Parts: sequence; C-alpha cells; structure tokens
Amino acid sequence: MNYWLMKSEPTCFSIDTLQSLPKKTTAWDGVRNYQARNMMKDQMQRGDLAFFYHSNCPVPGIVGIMEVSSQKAYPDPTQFDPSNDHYDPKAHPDKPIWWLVDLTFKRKFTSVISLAALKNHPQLSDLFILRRGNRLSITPITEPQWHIILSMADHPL
DNA sequence: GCCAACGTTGGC
DNA sequence: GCCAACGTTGGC
Repeated sequence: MNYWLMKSEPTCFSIDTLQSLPKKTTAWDGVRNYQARNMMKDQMQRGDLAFFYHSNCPVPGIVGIMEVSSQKAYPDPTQFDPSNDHYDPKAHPDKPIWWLVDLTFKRKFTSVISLAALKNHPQLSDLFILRRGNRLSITPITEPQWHIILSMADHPL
C-alpha cells in the first residue's frame, strides 16, 4: 500500500464536508494536472491512506486522514459536463482525459498539523510539499514520513 | 521543439 | 492583495 498527501481549499471542499457526506466518501474530482492525475490513475490502490491538507486558508496544514476506497481509478465525470467549472471540451466519454479515485473519511485530528510545524520538524526536510515552489495537489509520502507526521497528530506544539 | 506570454497556485 | 514559482499554450 501507498501513502499520499492531498490538498484541498477548505472553502471549496473541507474535511468537515467529507465527514458529513452520507457515506463519508467523495470522488476526488476536478484535478487537472497530469502528474496528479497519473498518481490517481496509475499508482493509487484501494486501501492506500492519504493525509487531507487544507491549503489557501488561515492555518494551512494537515487536518486528518482519508482512505482510497474505489477499486481503481475511473473517468472524472466533470470533464464531460459543460456546466461544470472543470469541463474539458477535449475529453470524450470514449476517450477520457481525467481520472479519479474515491476517498473515504477515516479521522480528523483534534488540531491542525500546521505547515509551520511540518517545516520545523528536523526529519521532514525531504517532504515533497515543502520543496520550493511545489504546487502539486497530490504528492507521495514515504512510510517513515507518514509515521513521523502521525506522531505529530493530536500533540499541538 | 523552443520559448515568451499567460494563467494558476498558494503562502504570506 | 502581492508575488514567486510553476504548468500550459501557441506562434514560429
């Protein structure tokens, strides 16, 4: 199994919204970056775990954990919907461009593991999201990184 | 295939 | 709201 970090702007879609959904599950739609798409399409497997990261908000950071819950990736339906913000006129149902997986809520931390806290941790200097100028909305997390970050959860600075 | 211009991301 | 950094686009 693999570990991931997935960003979302909480004003757009937050971990609280995910938790409130009927099956606490969402299709991670709207990703329009090829690197991020490829990770969902080619690498993610059911049972993989992902940190939920809130970006572009007062305290950016990791707020909880989700699990990949679809058996495999499938076409993002919003690419075919002209009324959707993420409509892609180049995509056709017989030749989709954008793929996604489903994610299910696992837990929410009692406090945010802030970006500042991640930056301050001496063993997390290689964290993908901390690399200069990184903007990828989905990044891999190594197993050691996963456990270090988990150990920071529920222990505010 | 180069690269300038443009749009987007996201921390601050 | 600013702006650095990056991805994408499109002319050539």
